[in-house]
Amino acid sequence: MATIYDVAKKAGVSPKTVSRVLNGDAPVNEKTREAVHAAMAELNYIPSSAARSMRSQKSGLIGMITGAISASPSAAEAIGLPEIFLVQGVQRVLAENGMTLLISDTGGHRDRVPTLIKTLLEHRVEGLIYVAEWHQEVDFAGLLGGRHAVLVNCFDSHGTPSVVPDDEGGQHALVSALVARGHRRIAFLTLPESLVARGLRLAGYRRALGEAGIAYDDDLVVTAAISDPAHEFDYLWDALDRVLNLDPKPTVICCANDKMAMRVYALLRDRGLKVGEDISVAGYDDYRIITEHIDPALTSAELPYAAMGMRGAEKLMRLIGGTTRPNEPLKELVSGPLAWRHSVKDLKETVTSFKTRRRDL
Amino acid sequence: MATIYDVAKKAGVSPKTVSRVLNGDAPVNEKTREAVHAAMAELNYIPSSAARSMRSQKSGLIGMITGAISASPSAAEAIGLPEIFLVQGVQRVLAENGMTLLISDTGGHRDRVPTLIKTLLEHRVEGLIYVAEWHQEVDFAGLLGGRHAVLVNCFDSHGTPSVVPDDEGGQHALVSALVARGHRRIAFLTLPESLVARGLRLAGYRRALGEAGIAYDDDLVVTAAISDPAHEFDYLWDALDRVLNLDPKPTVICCANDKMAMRVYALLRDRGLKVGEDISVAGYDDYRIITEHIDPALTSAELPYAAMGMRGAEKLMRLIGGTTRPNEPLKELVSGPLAWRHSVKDLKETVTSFKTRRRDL
DNA sequence: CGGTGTCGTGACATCGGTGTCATAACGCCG
DNA sequence: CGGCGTTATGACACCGATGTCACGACACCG
Repeated sequence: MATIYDVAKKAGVSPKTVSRVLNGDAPVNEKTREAVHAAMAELNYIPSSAARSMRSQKSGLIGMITGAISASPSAAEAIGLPEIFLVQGVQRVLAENGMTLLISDTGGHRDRVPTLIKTLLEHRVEGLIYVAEWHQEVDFAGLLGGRHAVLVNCFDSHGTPSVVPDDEGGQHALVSALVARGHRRIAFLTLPESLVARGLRLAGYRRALGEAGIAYDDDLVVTAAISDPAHEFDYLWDALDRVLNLDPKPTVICCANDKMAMRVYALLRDRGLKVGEDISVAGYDDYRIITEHIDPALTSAELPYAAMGMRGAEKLMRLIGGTTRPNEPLKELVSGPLAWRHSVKDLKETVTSFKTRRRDL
Repeated sequence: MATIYDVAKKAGVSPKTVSRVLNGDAPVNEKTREAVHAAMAELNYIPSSAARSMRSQKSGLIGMITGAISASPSAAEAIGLPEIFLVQGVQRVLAENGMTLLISDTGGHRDRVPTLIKTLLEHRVEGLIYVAEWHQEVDFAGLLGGRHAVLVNCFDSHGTPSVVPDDEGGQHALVSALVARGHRRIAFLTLPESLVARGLRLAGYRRALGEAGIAYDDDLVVTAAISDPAHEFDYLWDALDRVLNLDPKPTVICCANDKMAMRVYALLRDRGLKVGEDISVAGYDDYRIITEHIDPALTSAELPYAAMGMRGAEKLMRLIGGTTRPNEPLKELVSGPLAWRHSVKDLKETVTSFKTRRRDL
């Protein structure tokens, strides 16, 4: 590799002058500049960021630690996938700020995190982003080596800045929209009790009902997913059966996520019920490969991964730049849009044209 | 940050001795070593890889360029997603080799690649991995700055080492398995003609038929997907209609991918056909979030993303280490397993138990 | 007991940039 | 015409590691 000395010699100037041309931090004579540029082009010169960062103490690197990329080796399909949009969001913001992303992956082993952080610190990352596989509380304070850090899709109790999805708001928006279409008996098949998202979504559900003056009915809310990915939906049939046997029946089934909704479609079909006509279904996550291609297309609340990534990266940039806004919240809630599709019937619409529906798909 | 000099001073030795303790490249007295370790721990010392790589000319970094992470900004759902497993595979191998992954993303803009490569070269990556969004031919020779590089999910005509999916083999295995279950009229709804994978899969389809002594019937093969993601499946209804009206009818529909199969499920249901009983369906990709949760579960050929990532990274490690195997192929084909599920009926089985099917789901 | 080899250690240069300071040429002001 | 500010450039040290070489202390050999 050519060095700045090679360029200097070829252009007949001092290395420092080449440096000035590179960084534009001091005036350089037009002719000199051209000579330097020519020399750089000819030698195919690319400055070494290692050398530069040694002197300037700035690496231009941001480290990201995640288990979101490598789903756990055993449960390959369990987690993962849409979280990639999160990486994308982070990447986009960093690129705009001239930063490069260093990625480390836990491979599903949380206990590797200290080692990974150490590697990132060796590269003198200017900031760290930890991304969790799902909305949860974590505890890494102390490991961070004093670096600026942001938690994404998770939070801690040590005051580390974080960015989390607005689960409460998302479920609230979804249920409110259902109510607006005339639904009043809204079943809710929830996530396992251990998950943070479950509590928040349930709160959103209750708030939406409350605002509409609908009494909360405990029978309509059933835990339908199990934490163990191998048995995730083992109780789904039973959970659905319970809410369908209620009197009065629910007119819509809110599912904890789109995968569950996909299963519910099949179970409802087995019972002779047509989704979107005899009964409505809504999901969560807006995992488009499901929601847009299933029939009928699934109404869902988007879990805003890309936006969380961007918000997290922006927050980190502000931390590093010392431009944190005066009243910037420590924990940022990120909302996602509602994707309204044909799986939910509008009970206030007088006529439903079957033909229209099918063609829209 | 503490430096090696700080540690040396605190331990009462020379920096070089600290270096020796760190790298274990020369004998150090037991007591000295302990003193150094104590000093490092106390100062929370983490060596600077920038300084180290300057001296040793080794960065310990591998650069990856991809559009697979950021699906194109417009067609958010079009590409992407499972390709993340590819990143996972790469990561895993690199971690085993003590390398760190630098990720750059095109954000869907192919013309950013030169800039991204330049950034990676500034960080003196020891090797480059280019990952394409789908199996295709590319042309980056010349941009690579003489660095070791491997193309994944793509190839070029300049002799750059590459790793690609065995599309021909995958489709061949799938169709052979169908034939083994007694299917002889096998419809094939294919990808757009422009795609490399289409030709390969078609070849695999034909080879499987040939081996079984089944004549190739042009009418059974219909292009059913369009390149424009906004209109991807606009012709699907028509394509399916054509093959279903053939005489004799096909007993199984091979779809170009799982998304298409999902659509086909709905279209078949509209026609009153029960998938897995009246007619069989197979997909491609084995995108598990679809294949395992749809009803009936979808038979599919896996597009082995994780394996491709690992193979690509391993190839790169061998290139860098100069341990390329004597007869190592320039272009490696990666095969994936067949995921056999209930969407395909076994025509050689006398009785099909409906109850069993449903419970298995 | 002198020669040779291994162990244990440090001085010093070096990797490729950039910060600091010095210097020279030039134009402008009073 | 002397003093001063600006422009343009270079000499030199330094960032934090490691490679090279040298040196002293022993142990072992003949």
